Amino acid sequence: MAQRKPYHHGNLREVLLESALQLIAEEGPAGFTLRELARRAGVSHNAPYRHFRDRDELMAAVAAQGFRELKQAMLRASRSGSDAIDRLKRAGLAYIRFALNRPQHFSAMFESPTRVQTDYPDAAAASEEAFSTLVTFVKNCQEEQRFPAGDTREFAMLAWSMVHGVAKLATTGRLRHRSTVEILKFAELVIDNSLPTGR
Amino acid sequence: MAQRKPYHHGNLREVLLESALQLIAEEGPAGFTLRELARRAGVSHNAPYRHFRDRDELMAAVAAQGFRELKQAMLRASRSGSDAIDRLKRAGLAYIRFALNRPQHFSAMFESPTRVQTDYPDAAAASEEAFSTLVTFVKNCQEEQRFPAGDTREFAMLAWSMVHGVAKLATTGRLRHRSTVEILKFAELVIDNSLPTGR
DNA sequence: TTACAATGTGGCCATTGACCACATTAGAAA
DNA sequence: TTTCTAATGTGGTCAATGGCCACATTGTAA
Repeated sequence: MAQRKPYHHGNLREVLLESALQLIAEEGPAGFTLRELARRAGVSHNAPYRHFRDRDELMAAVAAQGFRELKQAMLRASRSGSDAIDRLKRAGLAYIRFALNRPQHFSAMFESPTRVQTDYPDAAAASEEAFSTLVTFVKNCQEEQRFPAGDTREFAMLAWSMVHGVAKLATTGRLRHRSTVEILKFAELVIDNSLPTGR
Repeated sequence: MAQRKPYHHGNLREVLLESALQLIAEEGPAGFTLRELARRAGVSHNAPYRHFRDRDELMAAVAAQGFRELKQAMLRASRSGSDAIDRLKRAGLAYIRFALNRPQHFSAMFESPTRVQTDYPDAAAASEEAFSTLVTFVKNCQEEQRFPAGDTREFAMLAWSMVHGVAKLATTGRLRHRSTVEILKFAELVIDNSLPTGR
């Protein structure tokens, strides 16, 4: 179950995951093939099947890793926040920054069919954990009386929708080819505009 | 250039586009193949190449058609609005309703690689037109003094990000398997929360 | 030392996208 | 009406892919 040290290659599993990211980066999520992965790792076209049941499972593993990194990025960014609202905002910006810096991961996480999420418990758990992190930030805002009371998850989904929309449009090149800095500035506008400060 | 009436089959081009939607609906955007399309249309595996240069071009055609329908849906929905803000809001809800009712189109429009958008002028134009429609709604809000003055396109992108985020999360099954009605209610919450009524 | 299970290999097959040369037929030109 | 050309559809073919098989290799534990 857990990845023990590989025997012949060294650490095929990790190398495959890394190569997958590179390939996705180079040719998009559709342009990553198991055989090309094997080629880059210098193993036969069948070796990957010892570590992943099929292509989808490898994709799910990439997505799971992405969700874990996303969670860490949000936690890290929030630490420098002055209050709950500021921490939530910084986490949101970190979400978008993650999407911009790791578009490969981001597309693997969200462009794969729905059932990949449900069929692979690891990916589903990582996804849920990332969302829970967001829920916690929102709850803190409510506890500090900066947010109206009410369904915490509902507010969290609202916040999620915001940043996800910006991230998706940005990573698919729909926000007028801008620089990362400009996009993050725009993201700040979006976040500030939708925080219920005046409610 | 323009699709004239097909000779042998009858109207292969249209049938292919329809079948593509069905296939995308059944097995996701990745599970649609030119050969399966041909099979369903009862023609040889090569016939589609007379109407589309390759798989991507067919995909782009599906996307273009989707953008046109999206535009129409927004215009239709906005008609019953009482003022500019209300019309914008109804257009936004129509956007999300479109994504929920036509997930096949929606994924074809936004899950394909960026270059598909730029390489196929028809799809790019349809996309731009849909966005322009949104810009017009925002501009009307500004003219009615319901929105602060400023960069109209910036506000339009903000509105777009909002509804796109909800639509994307909803169609990828991340908003807790809800009914369409519940999702639209949530969408209303999101939209109301971010309209700059209090600014 | 031996046995076993984890890991990697080559062979194989159906499917796919894409190209080719060739057949058919609609519709303009005669 | 007949002819001819270009649009449309067909079968053949190729390389690449995902996935399965039996078999080979090797770390590790008995």
